[in-house]
This record gives sequence, structure tokens and C-alpha cells, in this order.
Amino acid sequence: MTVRVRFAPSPTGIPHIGNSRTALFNWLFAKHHQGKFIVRIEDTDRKRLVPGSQEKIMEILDVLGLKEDESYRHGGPYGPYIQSQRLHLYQKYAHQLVEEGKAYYCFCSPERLAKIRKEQQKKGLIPKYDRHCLHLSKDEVEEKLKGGQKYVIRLKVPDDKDISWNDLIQGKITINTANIDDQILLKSDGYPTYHLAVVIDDHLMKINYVLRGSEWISSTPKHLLLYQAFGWQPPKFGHFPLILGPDKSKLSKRHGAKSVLDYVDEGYLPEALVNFMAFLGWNYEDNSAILTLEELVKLFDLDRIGKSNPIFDRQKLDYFNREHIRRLPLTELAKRLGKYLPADYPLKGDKFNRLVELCQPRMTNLKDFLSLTEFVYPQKTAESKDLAKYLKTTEVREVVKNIRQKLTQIKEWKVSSIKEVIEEEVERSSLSRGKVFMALRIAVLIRPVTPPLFESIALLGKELTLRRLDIALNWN
RNA sequence: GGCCCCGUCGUCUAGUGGCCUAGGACAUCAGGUUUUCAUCCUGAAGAUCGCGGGUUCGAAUCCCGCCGGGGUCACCA
Repeated sequence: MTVRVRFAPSPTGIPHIGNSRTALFNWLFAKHHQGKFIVRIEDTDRKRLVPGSQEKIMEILDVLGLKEDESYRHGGPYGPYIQSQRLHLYQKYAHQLVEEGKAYYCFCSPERLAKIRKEQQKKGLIPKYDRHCLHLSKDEVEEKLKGGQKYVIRLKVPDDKDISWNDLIQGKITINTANIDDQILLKSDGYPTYHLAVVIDDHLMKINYVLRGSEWISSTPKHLLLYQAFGWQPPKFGHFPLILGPDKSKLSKRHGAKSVLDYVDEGYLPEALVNFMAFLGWNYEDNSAILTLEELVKLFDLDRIGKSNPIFDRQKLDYFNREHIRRLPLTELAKRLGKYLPADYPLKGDKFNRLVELCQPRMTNLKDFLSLTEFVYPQKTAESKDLAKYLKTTEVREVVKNIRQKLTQIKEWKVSSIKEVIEEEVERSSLSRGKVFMALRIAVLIRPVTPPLFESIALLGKELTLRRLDIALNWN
């Protein structure tokens, strides 16, 4: 039987990195088993809908390289893949359960529900619906329905029954129905709740593995109850540990949890994010291993997912970013850098490519390129404190002055001739290479941390180099 | 609070009764190479395996209790 998994986000905002990891794990699991990865939009909460988030969700999948096999935009045999377009199904099944006596109409107002909940909490009881409407007679129900009263449909949950399942990740879990309220399946606006919709859709879409975050564990018995009520074969369930923030609480929007898109904007490579997310909860031998999506597909396995909640660690992300940057082919890196560069970036073509090559081993973040190569902007100048630090002695200035003089005479401005001139002058002086090089670095490349000196000076060009040297020499 | 789950270096983790004087990785620190930085190499520090009881010749690994953390208890997903 082919594996069919789904990623079922609700378009109530841009998913954070934890949600995206769920997508990743589902995708990896599907691909590892040559299965299908389905994306279903769960937009049943009309109040929390955020326009545009649906597109962002898909954009994240695209950025990460998680291609779906079925979705609203891709099509597929079990559509539509947006829940708001499947309303008739949920309504049909909900009413079917009512007819079979497995669910019932409830006419209680939200106010009444809030009131009884408050009272129960005051008494220290578990907040649960008091089943007021379960005891309504058939005639009473008919009458209210005819009168056009708003209603919801609730599942009749057994009073005291152990529901258990073998979780693919957590092991055997048992929860007693005494802890479960009579769930609302169909809301008064005609939309289904998550619980009803997810079960119907997973069944209709032939999903056989449900892999999601462990915040869903306590909802699983409700779903199992529903499968039972419908007489359907439930899928296998697996619940991933949750990613925690640095303060050890669940990653959330409120907590400032960022999305994949945010991290990309900040200079992280999608490859690095994938690698990093994969090792959040999952592991394989050496979990500093630099792996591509293809390699992860081969290696991914539910057995190697832990149960405890990992904490998001930015330093580890940086490590993966650095390693993936170094592994990127030069032309590709140059291309990726494009989106971070301002339109007026001075270097283009071969010179730009050469600069990228020089910076590649020095970047942890794509944005590092900007600070590393600040010297290419003609109008930028060195900071006084740096000039003061590296060009303060007259000996140093003397050597720099001599170098300036000799550089003027160079006919063909290239690395070898620049190198020759500088090394000759260092030789002649009594100063160390380091001292002179740093002075030149500050004077010409304007910052203490730059790509290699000769190469950078060559790329900068004669004119600007001499101009900068003059500025430095005249500084006091 | 009820229910469910978890608890090994700062962090990610290996580990399923003896190979553990608890291994690796990221981060940190020190030394070496290097024109800066980064890389690279070498090394150091860092975990009485949450705590307390058992079981056993022997426990990070099994059992019990406690403590700590997280999740969840909506006409949200």
C-alpha cells in the first residue's frame, strides 16, 4: 500500500519553523517510502483567517523544495483540497451521525456554555458540557429546528472508556474518555470543527499516516472515536516532539517564532534550514552531518525521532548555514547573493564573481557578504578609531607612503604586481608584515576584517586605492 | 487543577543490564598554521545520566515514589 501523508496547515498566519518542520518530516517520510505528500488547507475557522497566508504557506514549501503530489494548486484525485470547498461533505456526515444516534443537536448558547464552564472551574471540576441538549426529546428538537434556532452538532462521547493507540513515535498511549468533552463537530455557522473535518478528509483522501506535532496527542482519542462512529479504518498516528523556544516553552507566534521566509530574508540558505530542522528531534549518527534533501530522504526514519522536546538553537543553524554556503557552487552562490544586494552594488560580472569566491569561506550568513565587501563602495571611508589604531606611528605611515608611491607606477593593475610592490616595501622596512598589511587593510579596504588584501586591492582598482591611501595618509 | 508525555555536558544527541573511567556534534576556551577574518590542525574545559528508594553479582538503561519541564482541556487549529 502506498504511503499517503498530508500537511494540513490552517491559513491563520505564516507558519513558523516548527510547523515547517512538520511539513518536512511528512515529506521526508512520504518520499522515503515512495509515497505521496498531500497538502490540504484547513480554513474552517473563518474568524482567524488571514488573507494571503495560504500563498505564503505554499511559498515556504517551494523555498524548501518540498514538492507536493496533491494540493489545490497541483490538483489530484481526491479534491477539492481546501476544506471550505468541502462543506457539504462535513454536513452530510455530521447529520448521518445524528441519525445513527452517535451525535446530537445542541442549542445551547455560547453564553450558557461559558457560564457552566465558569461554575465548574470554580468547583474545581473538569470543564465539560453538561449534556443538557442530549436529553431533549425528539419533538423538542424538531420544534427548535423548525423555529430556526441555531444549533451545533456534538459527538456523544462514552462516559468511561479507555482509548489507546500505538503511537509511531511516542509508543502506546491510553486516554480515558472521562477526560473528553462531547466534542462539537459542526459549528453553528455550518462549518465543521477541526476534529470532524480532519477525520473525514483523511479518510476520503486515503491518508494512512498522520504525522503531526504532539500538541495533538490529547485530540487523537476524539479522532479515533470518530473513526469508530463512522466504521472507518483509522490511519497510523505519530506525534513529533515540539520545538521549544530558548525559554523552553512551545514555539509560537507570540513568542516571536519566525518563519522559514523570515530566516531566508535574514540570510539563511533553505538547504541549511532543511538540514537544521531535520536534526531538531530526529538524529542520524553524527548530527552535525551536512545533508541535502535527497540524502535526508534516504536516511529519514521515524525510529530515530526522539520523544523529548528540542530547543531551537541559533548557533547550530549558523553552523549549518556556514557549511552549506561553502558547499554551494560559485555561480549558484553568486546567484543567491543577488537578492541581498542593493541595486547600486558597484561590482558586476567577473569581478563580482571573484569577490564571491574570496568571501565564500568567510561567510556564516549570506548577509556577511555585505559587510565583508563594504570597501567596494567608492564613497565609504574608514573609521577614525581604526585609522588611529593601525596608522598612528610615523614608521607605518612612511612605509604606506612608499607603497602608495610605487603603486602609482604600476602599469598593469593586477594581483601579482600589487603583491610585488607591497612585499618589497615590507622587506625594505623594519616593520612586520602584519603591521603593514593591517595598515593597508584599514586604509584601502576600510575595515579590519576583509577578504585577502592583494586580491581585494586588485578588484578595487587603482584609482580608488590611491584615493583611499591619500585619505588615510592625510588623516590625523 | 485533571489527563497525556518527557527529563544524559550550555545546546542537539548516542546509549534499550556488563564494551560507560558515559561517546559524538554545535557552541566555548587555549595552542599551532595564516596578511586580517574564516578555514584547517591539536588540545582543554564541560553530564555525580533530575532526585530518592528498590530489583540485580552488576543500572543512564528495569520497578516505585518524588521533583522539574512541556502539551492539552474552545462553536481555534
